[in-house]
Amino acid sequence: MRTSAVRVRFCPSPTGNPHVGLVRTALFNWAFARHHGGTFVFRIEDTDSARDSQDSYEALLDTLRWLGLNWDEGPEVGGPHEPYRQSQRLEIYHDVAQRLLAAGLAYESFSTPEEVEERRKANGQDPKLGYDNFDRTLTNEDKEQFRSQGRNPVLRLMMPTEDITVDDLVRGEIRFPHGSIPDFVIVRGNGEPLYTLVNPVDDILMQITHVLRGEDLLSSTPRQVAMYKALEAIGIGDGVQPTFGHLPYVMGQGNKKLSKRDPESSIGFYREQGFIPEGLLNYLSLLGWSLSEDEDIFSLDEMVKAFEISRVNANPARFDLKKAEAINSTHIRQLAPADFQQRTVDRLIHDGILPASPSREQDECARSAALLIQERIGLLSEVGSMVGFLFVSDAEFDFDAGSAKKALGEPSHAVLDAAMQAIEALPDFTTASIEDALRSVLLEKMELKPKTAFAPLRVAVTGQLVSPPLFESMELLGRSSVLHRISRARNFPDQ
RNA sequence: GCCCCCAUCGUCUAGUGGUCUAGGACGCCGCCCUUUCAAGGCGGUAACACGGGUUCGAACCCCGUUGGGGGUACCA
Repeated sequence: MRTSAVRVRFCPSPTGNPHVGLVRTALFNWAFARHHGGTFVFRIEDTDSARDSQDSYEALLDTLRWLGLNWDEGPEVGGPHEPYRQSQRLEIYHDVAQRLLAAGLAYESFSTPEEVEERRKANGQDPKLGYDNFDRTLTNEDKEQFRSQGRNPVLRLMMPTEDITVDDLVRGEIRFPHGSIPDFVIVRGNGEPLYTLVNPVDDILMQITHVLRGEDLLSSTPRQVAMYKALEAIGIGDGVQPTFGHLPYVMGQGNKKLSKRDPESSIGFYREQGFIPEGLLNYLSLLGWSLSEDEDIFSLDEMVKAFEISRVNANPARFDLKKAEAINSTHIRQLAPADFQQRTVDRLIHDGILPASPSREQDECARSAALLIQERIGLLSEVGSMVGFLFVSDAEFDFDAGSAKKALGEPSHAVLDAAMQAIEALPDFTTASIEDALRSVLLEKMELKPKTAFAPLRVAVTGQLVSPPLFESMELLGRSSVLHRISRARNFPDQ
């Protein structure tokens, strides 16, 4: 019995965009490894040349790095079981397959899917029953016959005759009756190994102790266990099998599984939306797990400390964008101001609002503005619309149509005129002096309600009804721009 | 068809036989605050799928029903 520490793996196949279910799985594996002081192995299961892509591979690494889910062994990091891309381990699988064949645990199968279906129908059975183990009893003559027809056999593993039970960390004992699962393909006709072979082989070779994966793989578990036994029989591994834990599905809206094709299933979508890793990870951790009775907001460190696989839920979870955003906004607020300032600048550059190398003035202005909006946004994508007015010339500046319609026009003229006069007369142009002057003129002298007084000014200066605090915004913008924009607002809609 | 998984507020969940007339969060609704249709504060709405057992006692244990999901690939 091996007594070594926990070794878990995250082993996606590089097809398409990394999606939220995948990342949740990565997170739980990572947290489990960290909690137990174990090893987090990252392995790429790229044995389907028709579907795998380099882009997807790179997106996978990029996503994990962005989230901070660092791996101890894997691509670009290395480790004692290199290589970690299965496409580079083909000789290993070929060798194992040959040994299984030689040991009589696997056999060559020439049946086409069509032939299997025919036989099922001919026997009055439902073709959905799948493969019928027909080729188990093929004689050498039969095989020669097929070969002479130019057929290339697949390799199938023989399923054992007894029931297979799995003690699942999340679901308890699960029993699969014998005979309910046909012999399955482990090597394609063209010689390429399949997941059914390479996944268990690598788990054994890499001495994985715990397999934490999505519920979608639950039904392939008995095949996996059968493979472990076969591998043990031919002397691969030390006879210790990994323990399974099947994590619940992450569903989309309604009752459907979050499909890879839905844009909102892609992690890239959330990143682009302006989720920060802290917030997204916190939300994802809540899909099937919880820290305590009444805490929803916590750090990765806190999660690692508390993460117990036995406390993972078995029931599927729906991804709720609203809650995800709410949690993200809390994390944004918890960021140290300097940290948030940097992320604001980065985001403005990313959005093309600031140039790749902002001037000193732009940088300082953005950092000042950041302090005004940290508590007002839930997503980084809102940064641009909140402070964009500061980085556009007066000529290019424009009013948001809806906001202008509501706040500008005839009734606002008196306010705008009075404000302009007051601002022009100011000896110095600071938040405090602006506020004093405007309040005294608009609220006290003209006896306007704050809303009536400040809404037009807000739209005039920032272009929108929702903005950073007004007086601070004015100071940041500078007097001449403020006056220019108010006068344009005064002439709205004829600018 | 067969096999497997799942079942607490709209959603994510707490709850592992009595402290549950079921707790928290998001959402939603209302009120307050206010320079903003933002943020913040306060309050409210809302759930143990159903039926049988077991037990002095069941959201918690067992069985069944219903409902949902997955598998039954030369995908992973």
